[in-house]
Amino acid sequence: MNDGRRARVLRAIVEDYVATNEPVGSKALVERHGLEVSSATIRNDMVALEQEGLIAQPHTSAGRIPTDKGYRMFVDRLDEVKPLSAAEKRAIARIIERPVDIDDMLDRTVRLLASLTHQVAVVQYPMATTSQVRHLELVDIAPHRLLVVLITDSGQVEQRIVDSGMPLGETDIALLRDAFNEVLHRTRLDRVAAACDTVSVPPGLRDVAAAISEVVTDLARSTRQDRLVMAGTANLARSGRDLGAHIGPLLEAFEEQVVLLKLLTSMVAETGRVSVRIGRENPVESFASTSVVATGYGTDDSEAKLAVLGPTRMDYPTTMAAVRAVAKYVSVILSE
Amino acid sequence: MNDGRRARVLRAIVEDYVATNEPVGSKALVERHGLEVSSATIRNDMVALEQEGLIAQPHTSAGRIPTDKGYRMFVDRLDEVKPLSAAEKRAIARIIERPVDIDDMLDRTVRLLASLTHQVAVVQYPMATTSQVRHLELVDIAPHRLLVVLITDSGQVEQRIVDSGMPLGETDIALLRDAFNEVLHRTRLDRVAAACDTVSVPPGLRDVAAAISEVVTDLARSTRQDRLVMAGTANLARSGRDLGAHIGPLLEAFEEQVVLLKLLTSMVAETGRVSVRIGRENPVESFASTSVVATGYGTDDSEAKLAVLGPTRMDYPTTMAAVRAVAKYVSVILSE
DNA sequence: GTCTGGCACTCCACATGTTCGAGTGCCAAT
DNA sequence: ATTGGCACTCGAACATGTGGAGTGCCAGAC
Repeated sequence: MNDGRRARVLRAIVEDYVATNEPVGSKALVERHGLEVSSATIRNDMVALEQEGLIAQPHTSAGRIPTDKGYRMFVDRLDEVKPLSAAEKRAIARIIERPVDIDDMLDRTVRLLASLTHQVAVVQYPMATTSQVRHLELVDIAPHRLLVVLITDSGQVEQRIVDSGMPLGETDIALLRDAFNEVLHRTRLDRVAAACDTVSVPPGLRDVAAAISEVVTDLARSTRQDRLVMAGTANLARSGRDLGAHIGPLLEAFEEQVVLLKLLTSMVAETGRVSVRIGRENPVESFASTSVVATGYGTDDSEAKLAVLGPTRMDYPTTMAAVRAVAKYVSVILSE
Repeated sequence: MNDGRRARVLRAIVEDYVATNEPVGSKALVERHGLEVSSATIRNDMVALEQEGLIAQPHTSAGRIPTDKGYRMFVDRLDEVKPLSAAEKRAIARIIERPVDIDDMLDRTVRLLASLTHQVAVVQYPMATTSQVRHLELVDIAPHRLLVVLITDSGQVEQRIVDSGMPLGETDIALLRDAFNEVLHRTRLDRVAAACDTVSVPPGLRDVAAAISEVVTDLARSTRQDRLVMAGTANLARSGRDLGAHIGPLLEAFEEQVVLLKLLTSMVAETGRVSVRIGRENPVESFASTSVVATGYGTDDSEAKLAVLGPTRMDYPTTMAAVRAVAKYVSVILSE
């Protein structure tokens, strides 16, 4: 009996602490949960749990709070995921359906996730690894400036300005455009670099063509995957004195999207599986009291991640359910 | 002498309060500034200033702090703008030069502004009112979905997905693309709607063409002007218990860009002139203790606004100088 | 061996003084 | 118009006391 009850005690502590944000004592625990033993017994269990490093007390003779390790155990023991309410499911479906645009869709998704969980949500732009070039457009926007626009069949549009180094006429530009489209059309993004080498243009345009090749290669490589959208930062303020002083560094990290991206990509997350990083499990110092709940989403040929960030003291079952559900819906919509 | 000194007293109060974030008393005032009178005299001036509503005391027998009206007077009396240091000027020039892209440029600008002022900075996307359509590209990304991409000669690229309602073949799409480009090429954005009406397509494609027309018109109308980039939200946390409890609503407002946009556009701001809204002068409740320092930037045919947001207790001279300087530099770069 | 009731102990949160100093308002004198 | 002086107010900081929640531990019951 012993071990089973201890697990229950840990779970109860986590749940109560998440709900009340106050250290939870042995007596309250017996009352609020259906534990059919006395508080003294619970106390004994508590010292055991404390020795295992699963819970800790902020000061002598206070209640216990879960440690990172305690949350970890709690999360690992959660096998049956709490299902969302019908109302929530309907909300998800309603909000995400009929997106105008990829941007629009991600924007809505991230807002939805933030409002469902009352936490900060981030969504990575999906990358279509197998997508192909559909069209390359060149526009002269100033005497020496060309705008290069790359359009893929997955609906991505990327642009960049390139310095042409010489004035170009309408015909020159048309010539370049045709030359590049000739070799690039239907080329997979990961083969754009090679294709660019085979482009043939008159000698006078060789320098310009080289500059364009470089930019196009770059555009094809760095398509979006390294961008993300975020919502719900206002929820940070609401989290009481929980992160309290740490809110500053966190906001900084959020602006430095690079950090977030690294964090996200470092998390194993096949689609369908929700993975969790708790507090100091995160390799970043400013996330010491922040948890990340992430999962993959998208179709086979365009995978990316989405995540929810919040205090370690977070409602993991609900958050994980929301993350999983939203990822599922978005994936369905994405495969159109 | 009387009136002149009172103005000096007000200025001193503002400066000290901004520096220390503590109510400033009569005695400290005489010491820290070269006022050649006794503290009692200052006290008399203070009651006068208080009766005019320029300063207030948080509680009886505490120092005084400026009211919104006090800040307003302070700002209005600032005629010679504090020049930036040479180092700051160099930093501005270095960071903003050689942008890769419009997005890139705005991104750098807003970060620069945030780090110069240690406040939150926002920059509105510039709208080229006189810009023209350069190219319209249609891409079929799924059986019933068309991606419409609008490229203007000012380097803007806007895209949107449209439901074609019927499957389209390569030739259909090419036909539509040519038809639209025929009428749209070199059309000014504000005349796109009219031009779309004149497009001629075979009867079978009429419905699709109508749908595309609608989307294109929409794209042309809402080009970017209604988007903005932001940086420096982490500086909010650093502002002590200044906005303190109000940080939540503020963050919310920042995410609701609509509110910010309204606020920005409601501010008079010809390029070169810096305008300031202080605390409750802002028509939005959540900005009750926030000030906005804004100005216009850009060239004749593409104007937009940039601004810095911070607590009413902000260093106005420095902030205004930074805003003005950055706007100037950006305008220069923009005109290439 | 496991659980239980009881008891002494610890420590925080809160309330209640008490003091100290900065700041004010006012007035009579200059 | 300015000044010095004085009584007064109020908040911040510190000390003190009390109540309650929580703990650890032990001896006894099952």
